[in-house]
Amino acid sequence: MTNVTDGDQPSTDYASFLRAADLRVTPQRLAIIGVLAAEADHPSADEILSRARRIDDTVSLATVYRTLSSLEAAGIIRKLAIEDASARFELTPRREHDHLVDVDTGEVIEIPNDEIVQLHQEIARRMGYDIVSHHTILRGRRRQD
Amino acid sequence: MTNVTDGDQPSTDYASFLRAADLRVTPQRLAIIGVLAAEADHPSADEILSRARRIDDTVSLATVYRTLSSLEAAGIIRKLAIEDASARFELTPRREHDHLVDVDTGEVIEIPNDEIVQLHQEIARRMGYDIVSHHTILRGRRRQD
DNA sequence: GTGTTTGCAAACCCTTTGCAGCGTG
DNA sequence: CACGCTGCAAAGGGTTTGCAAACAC
Repeated sequence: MTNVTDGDQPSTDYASFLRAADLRVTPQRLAIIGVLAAEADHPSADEILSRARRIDDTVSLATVYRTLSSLEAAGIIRKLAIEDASARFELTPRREHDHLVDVDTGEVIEIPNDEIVQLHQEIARRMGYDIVSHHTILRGRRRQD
Repeated sequence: MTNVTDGDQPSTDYASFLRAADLRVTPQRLAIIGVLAAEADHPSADEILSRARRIDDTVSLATVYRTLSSLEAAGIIRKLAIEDASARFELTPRREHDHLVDVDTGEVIEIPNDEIVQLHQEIARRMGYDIVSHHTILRGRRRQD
């Protein structure tokens, strides 16, 4: 992973994310989306606040939570429930994936999950259910060898 | 398992769970384990408190949390992180399983997960990790058909 | 006895909300 | 200009902890 232009994000048109969610474009919200778009990691609300403040030092924690909540409702971001830790957030991924938490560092790593998804669908079908959403979290420790 | 009534049936030797965890045997703890052993559902700390109080009305919420925490550390129970809801607890299952949450009823249903486990292990190995724990939660809706 | 465990209430942490002013559309 | 959005501070909900008394062993 090198780079900036990961998928295709030409010119940081974060305002369009907000318009898509029927939200007014404010500097605070742009800063928050900017943070989520900048790195593919999975920051907590608190981490988002401190990064966003480097872009716009008027951002408050309340606005972070309110913005995250609106963006989630609009399907623009995803909220991850991590065991024994506060919620983490990521832009809704184009490619589905699950997460592996490194128990030693707390780092959240993405897992490509095509196989997992298929299996889940099959299992749900066997049980007479249609999947609404699904999420796998692995907690692991880096292998030494 | 040998014994009476439903399925499995600890003849109330809950004390051994406590000794196994190096914990003193107290009526409050017995009540709490009794609750977890009685039903195969997945109660919250609050639900555990009110059920435990029917057995021993001196149990407090603090003791519920302290006991759950000790039992979890000893591997005797498992704590489930459910999205946007408080933690749920279950006796560590002999047979591994994951969970499906019925989005309409809130019911938590167990999923036999042999295939899922295998897949997780393989995926973790590919990523250079050893799995410490893993959990899948499916959220679904009963199929009409 | 002695070190654990308990209930109570206060403390904690993360998250949400009421309010009065500010800024977007 | 109206109304949505903001920061602040206070409130919330689940979980944890300090303390002195009660208890298991």
